[in-house]
Amino acid sequence: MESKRESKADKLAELARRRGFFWQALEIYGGVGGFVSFGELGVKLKDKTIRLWRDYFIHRHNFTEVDTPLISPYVVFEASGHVGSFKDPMAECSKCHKKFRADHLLMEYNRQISEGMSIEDTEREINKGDVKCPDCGNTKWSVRHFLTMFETTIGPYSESEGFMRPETAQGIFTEFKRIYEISRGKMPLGVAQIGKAFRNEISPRQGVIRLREFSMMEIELFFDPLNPKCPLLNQVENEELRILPEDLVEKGIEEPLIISVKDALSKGIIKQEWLAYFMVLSKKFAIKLGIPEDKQRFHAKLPSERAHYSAQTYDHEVLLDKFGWVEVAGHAYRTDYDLSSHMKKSSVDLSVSVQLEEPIKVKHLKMNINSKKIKEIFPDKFNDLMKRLKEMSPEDAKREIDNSGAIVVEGLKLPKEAIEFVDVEEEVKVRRFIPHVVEPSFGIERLVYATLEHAYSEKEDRAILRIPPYLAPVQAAVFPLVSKDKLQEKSVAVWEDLRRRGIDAIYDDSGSIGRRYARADEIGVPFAITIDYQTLDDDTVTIRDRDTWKQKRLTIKDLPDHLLGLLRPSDP
RNA sequence: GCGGAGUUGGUCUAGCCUGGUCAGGAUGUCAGCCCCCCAAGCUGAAGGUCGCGGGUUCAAAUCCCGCACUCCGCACCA
Repeated sequence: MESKRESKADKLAELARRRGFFWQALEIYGGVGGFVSFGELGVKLKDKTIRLWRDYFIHRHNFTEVDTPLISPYVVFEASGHVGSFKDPMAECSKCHKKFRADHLLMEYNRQISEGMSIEDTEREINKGDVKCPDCGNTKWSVRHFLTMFETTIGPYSESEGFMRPETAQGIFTEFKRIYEISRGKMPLGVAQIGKAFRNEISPRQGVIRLREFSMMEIELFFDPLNPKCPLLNQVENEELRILPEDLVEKGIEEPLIISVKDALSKGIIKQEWLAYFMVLSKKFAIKLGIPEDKQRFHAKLPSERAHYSAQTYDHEVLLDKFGWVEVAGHAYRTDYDLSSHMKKSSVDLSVSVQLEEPIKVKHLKMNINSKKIKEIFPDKFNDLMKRLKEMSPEDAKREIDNSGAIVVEGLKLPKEAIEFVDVEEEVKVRRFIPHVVEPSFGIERLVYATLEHAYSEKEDRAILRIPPYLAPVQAAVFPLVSKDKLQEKSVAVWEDLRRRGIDAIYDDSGSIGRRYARADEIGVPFAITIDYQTLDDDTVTIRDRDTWKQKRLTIKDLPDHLLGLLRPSDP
């Protein structure tokens, strides 16, 4: 086979372009890197992938789904930490024009760098003469920020700086308060979002694998850090995962550990039950897309390569022909990082409360303020004093009085008789906390690509996309065996009947029957229905299987239900 | 961003070195014939500002320059 010279990825890219799955966008302007357009088949495949994901990740858990803005103001990404960590100082060598991370260079020379160091300071620091260009040895640098978020402005006079979101997650965090309320205080609470995200990649090669504008499916699973158990874990604890934990990654080992969820949790390889649960679901979902288990693995991110918000992250990777192991999903334990950050920035309380099973008694100190006395001593200042006293913590007040026999408020000295301290025991029925978050996050285009690549096969020198029937963009094709003798008329009637039953069916009578089968195979149509001369006699048709090429004969009446049965995904 | 290679109908490609015939072929598409169960055959048709812009020349797909994009390395990838 001489055609083997061309890689599967190349042939698939050509097929995708020619038949209209997807192609590089803006071709009439020479194309712009990192942007693709989807044609009809791509749109359908994407749509069905999303539908399957919704079933796997949202509906079966009764999670909720939102759709939040793609653009948010500066402050959101300042709070989330993206402005800091997406804005890297790039140092450019003045001689060979190679670019490096300025902070990484300085670190190599053991120079002090501070978190929010300005461009000017960084430039001064790196130009002190000893920092050499790793490539040409030059010591003169110019430093600029490279921002991987797309910047924009908001408002008719560009009043406010904004960003295109680099992940959908922040929208869930900024809207958390209301979502939580709408969900009637449910905890754990799963919130999903499906939509576009934007990253201004430096060099977005690898076609659809690395895009500047792409689609994500994310869930933020909020839970009580004191009750971190995943109630669904028993369903998956005996499942095995192929994991590359941190210690193996550090040693550069590529062969994953095959370990049960139960063991991975007890050995601390996976730190959070929900994280483990979603990893299993993620694996099953990918299998459902047609990606075999041994072409999948979970790759731990080392602390240095983890996102700024993450306490533990596993990349769900699949093995692709040309690109090697590619991340299709990220499973991150984000703790309460995001909610806490937004809480601080916005000054809005984003904590939630739970009813305690049993009220607990909590002892604390209470101030009984003798208001009569205070009014007597400072009648003019009474209101101010009362206000200030109520803001004080009883412990601090008592300490001051115990030490000095009096307390100074608003510059006025109140005698100890003004306040009485009592120990009270109170029943507490609620506990407040900031929810922790586990986040599974999927890249749709990468999943679609991985699906196509694993579906791609060749038989007798023709391409066949063995896309699982429930994902196939076109589910059935109806052909008249020959284009005459009323066979066309009959075929059109069958086609219309299938469409009415909600089946994605096409009709084709152009060229020979073999050509039509080939055309259908190439876009992954799982079933082809052929109307022949026998149909005119007994109302039966043949149904031909894409993968086996075997044919079966059944009546037109039974056809729609039979097809619908074949098109339903079997359970997990 | 850097270095190297490339970009020709929908797709794949010849031609470029050594400027000059209507830019050739294959495949696909469409129409007709054929009536056939796995891209069969025959006839015909449509489809190309040779990536974009500029230059050299009487003449540029072909030579030169700039840009965009693609691929391979390097760097980057929260």
